[in-house]
Order: sequence, then structure tokens, then C-alpha cells
Amino acid sequence: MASSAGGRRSPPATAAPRVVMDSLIEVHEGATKLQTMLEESPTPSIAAAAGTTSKVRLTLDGMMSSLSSAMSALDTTGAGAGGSQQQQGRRRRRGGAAAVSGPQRRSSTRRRSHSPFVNTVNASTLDDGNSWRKYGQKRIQQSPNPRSYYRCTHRPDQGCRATRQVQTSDANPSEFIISYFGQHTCRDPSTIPLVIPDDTAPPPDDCANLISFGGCTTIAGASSSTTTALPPQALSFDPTTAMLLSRFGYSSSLPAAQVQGYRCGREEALSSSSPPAAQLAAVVVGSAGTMTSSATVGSAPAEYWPGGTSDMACGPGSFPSSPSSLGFMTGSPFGSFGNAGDDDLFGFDP
DNA sequence: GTAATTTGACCGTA
DNA sequence: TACGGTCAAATTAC
Repeated sequence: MASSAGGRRSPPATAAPRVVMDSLIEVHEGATKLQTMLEESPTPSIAAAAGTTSKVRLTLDGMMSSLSSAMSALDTTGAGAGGSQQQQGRRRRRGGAAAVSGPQRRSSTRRRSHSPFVNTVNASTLDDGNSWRKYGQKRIQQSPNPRSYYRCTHRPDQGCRATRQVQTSDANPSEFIISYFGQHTCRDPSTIPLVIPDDTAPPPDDCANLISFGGCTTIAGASSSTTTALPPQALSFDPTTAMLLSRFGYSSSLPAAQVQGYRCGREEALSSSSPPAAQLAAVVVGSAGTMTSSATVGSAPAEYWPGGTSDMACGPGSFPSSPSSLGFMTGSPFGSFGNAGDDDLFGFDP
């Protein structure tokens, strides 16, 4: 299939730094949030639980410093030139009566671009191990390269909400900038770690905050009603969970002994056959389970958290194959992930 | 024939 | 009103 993606136009030449800058801003916001939480949290935080508070602070300080340097180095006046729009009218549809009898419309559109829950990676191939179906392509304002929109192939049959956007790197045409949104809830065997939960015993009390990311199940406390067999993807932790820890260095700062120590209940099933990201996520979840109260790690602004307002494009990103693409971990004392107005919400009742 | 891709239209947000 | 994300008819590939 040839990619006859509409004509190209002259490049503004500032697009590549802008992409990098956006990513840096996101990470910077996350680091700032982390610092605030570390200093404000009256109860043991995730770092405290791991006995690494000072290390985390040092790491954060270093991150902030590096990010500031990088951002200032990249800082340019990157306002795109005016947009153009070509209208060539190939066909017509919906005859103007869309509002009355048309199909269900989406609730929002542009929010994704501002969501902190975006996992952007650079890749030389579009194959990330998941099956995607392209549903759109657009030229966007600040890049000479069109952006392609993909959703999970299993969306129609399984309602999987994962999407991704692919754009050819302006700097390196052989490279793709892929942004992942949402998480895979499909049962594609190639993307889901095989997990057989142990249903014979309820999870211990200290696993009260154990959360599974599957878009369908949460384990909230020992009295959770979700004690029946979990679907395979219930423990297929999305990369978002591990993303932040990976980016922020947690993955290397948690000794294996602690990893083992934080395991409890069902996530033990992740121990051997799961991909590294899932194991890392298990560490996070296990840590939360050992805490008496909250751990909120991530770059989400306040409004993204329970009690806050507004929207969230998605929780976790989909599951890129590369561990380096892992992104933000999110969690909250209230036990919900995402936005109540979105179907990416993962909540539980303590 | 079916599935995937292309691409203009539609629509919500800023 | 411009922009970006999604829809869905038309087209292409298998």
C-alpha cells in the first residue's frame, strides 16, 4: 500500500526541537510534582517506603537541573506559521444531518495533546509488537511530516482503547516519533503476559492498594469484590505505571531484594514470565501495597487526580516493546487512575 | 469477499 | 476561527 499522503509543504525547520521541548516540559512538570509531593506528604511516601527518600530527592534535583539546562538550550521562538487548508472535495457524506441521526460522537478531541499521560518514543520501526489499525492521517501545523493516527486492531471486538500517533522525525526521516495513548485492554496473546491468578486465597491485608491495570479490574483492598478469576490482562501492567520510575531512575535504584519484598498477592504471577515493564510495574504496585497511605508519582497536574477536575486523555500508554519507552507511573491515595469522565479511569473503593 | 488504508468531512477545544 | 483528532466512504491490497 502506497502512502499517498497528500502533498508536502515547505518545512518550518523548528519542529524537531519543539517535539523534544514538549517532552522535556512534560518530564519537568512531573519532576516538579514529585518534589512537591515528597516535601508535602505527611505520611510515608513511595520513596520512604523504599527507604530511598534522600536518594530520590537527589535524583530529582539532578533531573530538574538537567531538564532546566536542556530546556533553556532548546528554547526557541517556535510559533508556527499560519496554517493552510486544502479543500479538494473528493466525496460527500452525511448530507449535513450528522447532528440528528449520526453515530455517537466523541466527547472530546484535542485533550490528548496536553495530557501528561503520553508516552512518546522514537523508533526506527512502526512495529512495536501490538497490532494497530490506521484510522487517519493529517498534516499538522508545525511539522512538514504528516501525523498518522492508529488505534488498536481489537477496538471493535474488544473495546481496546489504545491509540498511537506516528510522525516521521523531522530531523531524521528514517525515524518515527510515536506517541502512545491509552492502554491495551485487548487480549491479543502476543501482547499480554500470561498470568494465572491464584484464586484460592484472598490477597493479604497489606495489599490493600494493589491495583491492576486492565481497564476492567482493580484490586482494592482485601475485601475487594474482584476475587474471581482475573482476565489475563488484569495484570498486564501498562507501561505508564512503570514509565515514570524508569525515566526517573527508579528502576535502577530499587534493589532486587526490595523488589522481592514488595511483592504480594497476585503480582507474584508476574515474577518470571512477564516482560520487564510488567515486573517493574509490579514493584510499584507492591510498594503501594505496603504503605499506610498514599503514593502519587507522576507528572499529572492536580486536576487529573481524584477530586480534581477536567480531563485526562488516558491513563497509561500502550505497551511499547522497548523498556526505554516506559513512561509515567501514576497512583493516588484515593485509588483511582485517570479521569472520571473518561473510560480510561481505573478506580477502586478502599 | 474481507480487511486495511486513504483521505475529505466533521466536530470539539483553545 | 484555526487546529487537531476522529469518522466513515471510497479505495486498495490480499
